[in-house]
Amino acid sequence: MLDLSDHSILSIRFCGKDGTFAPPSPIFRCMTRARPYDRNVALDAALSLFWRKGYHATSLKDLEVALRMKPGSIYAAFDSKHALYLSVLERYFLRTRDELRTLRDGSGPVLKGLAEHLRGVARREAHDPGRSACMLVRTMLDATAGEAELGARARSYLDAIRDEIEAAFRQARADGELPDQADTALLAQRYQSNMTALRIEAHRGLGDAALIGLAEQMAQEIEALGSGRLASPPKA
Amino acid sequence: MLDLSDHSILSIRFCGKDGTFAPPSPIFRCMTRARPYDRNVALDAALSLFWRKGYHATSLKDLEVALRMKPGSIYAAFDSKHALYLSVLERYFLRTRDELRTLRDGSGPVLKGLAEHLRGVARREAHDPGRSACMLVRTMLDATAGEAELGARARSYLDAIRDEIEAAFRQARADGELPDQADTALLAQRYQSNMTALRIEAHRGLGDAALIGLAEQMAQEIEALGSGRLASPPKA
DNA sequence: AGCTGATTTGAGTGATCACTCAATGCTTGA
DNA sequence: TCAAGCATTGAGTGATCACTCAAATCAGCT
Repeated sequence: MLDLSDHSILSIRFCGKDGTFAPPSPIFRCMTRARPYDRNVALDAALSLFWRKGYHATSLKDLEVALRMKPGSIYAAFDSKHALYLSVLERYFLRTRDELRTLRDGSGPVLKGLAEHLRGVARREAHDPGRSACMLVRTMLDATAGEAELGARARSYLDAIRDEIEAAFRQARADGELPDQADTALLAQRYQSNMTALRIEAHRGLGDAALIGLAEQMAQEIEALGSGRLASPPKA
Repeated sequence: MLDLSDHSILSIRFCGKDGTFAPPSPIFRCMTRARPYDRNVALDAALSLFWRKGYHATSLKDLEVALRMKPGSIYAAFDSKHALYLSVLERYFLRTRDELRTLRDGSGPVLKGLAEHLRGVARREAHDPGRSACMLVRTMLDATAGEAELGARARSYLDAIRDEIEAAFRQARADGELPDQADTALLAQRYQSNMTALRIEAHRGLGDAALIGLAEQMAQEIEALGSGRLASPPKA
């Protein structure tokens, strides 16, 4: 009983299989069947949206616009809003972790790299009009009892990042940048706390100079570890 | 056309006008018309709920249960979910501010009080099974563009708290606990950042010992300010 | 051209959202 | 004892939620 008699306008969209929504090109090489969207592009769009609005405040309507996909396609590709968020969160985590890994794999001294990382985040956020705190922290704070899995996932990713930071401190110690008795676990925990606080201050809208100054203070505390005197925490 | 014939049980609730839900006392002094709920009790219930679940994830249904009020009563008393949240947020802010004020008004040295405050928060959170980060921070992170007022309010409360902290540092300086050149604005900002980070770590579920250790580290940094050497931040 | 099967579509699903209001019930003053 | 007046009630409002599925679309093959 579907009556199409009054459908005078049908929507027309062109989708290149690389995910760009360009008008159709005559050169269409198709193997099995190309997807008219690119999974990575879609995930990046979802990441940006979820990061900005949070899980609860982001509706399927928002996602449809951001991903340029209809609900059916979204569900075919990502199963559910919840599953999509988990995919996005993993993507965010992997990027953050890789960014930290380059600090260890880089050529310069690791301690200096950790300090510079703090300065770099502050500088980047200072110039970003859409400042936003760490997505893992946001997810953790936002996850309710009903979405325990989200919270647990965010926590485990945060733990993995802490481990990555500790690995960097351990390498610094092995390289002789830190005294042998340096407590790398404690240093990593404090470093991560500082980074969390720094990014929340960025989200808060702290003035550029103050933000960079805060990072500078934290960075110098890291660098001071190398000079020996503060390498181990104060005694209780 | 209301048929009550099959209502064999009617709910019975007794509400003292002080908000306690005690059985009716023969001594009911009523001036104009006693409210069967106490605004403060209701606000506390809403505070607990909103703090735990966040603004978006808390539904009117949740509030009806927590406040023991029907939707009509909630709207008569608080206008809207949004307005209720603002009232609750102010309540939270005032408590936090007052707690800080007692540090200044107390008898002991202010610097020691600030350090003890960090230790106290860590100890309190360590024993609280329902650990939760600062509600102002949560609100700020949760507020979307569509609820700009919520975010702005949270930010201004955070600013007010920073001012309160700075006032404490200024008093410490006036009392001779800090050197004259101590930068109280910078100290306050860092103190608040540390507190934010500490409470997020609590929310994260950091082990009790680690949480208390983190606070101890922060507290000793504050106390070290009094010994002169670290009173001003490292030079850039 | 026409068939085939993978893919996209978008109107529609029931549930739940924040919120309303006519009706009810209780307290008070007469 | 009762009328008046207001706080409380809770079923109901339209909107929006996450999500579904039959139909349309399109590339590749014959």
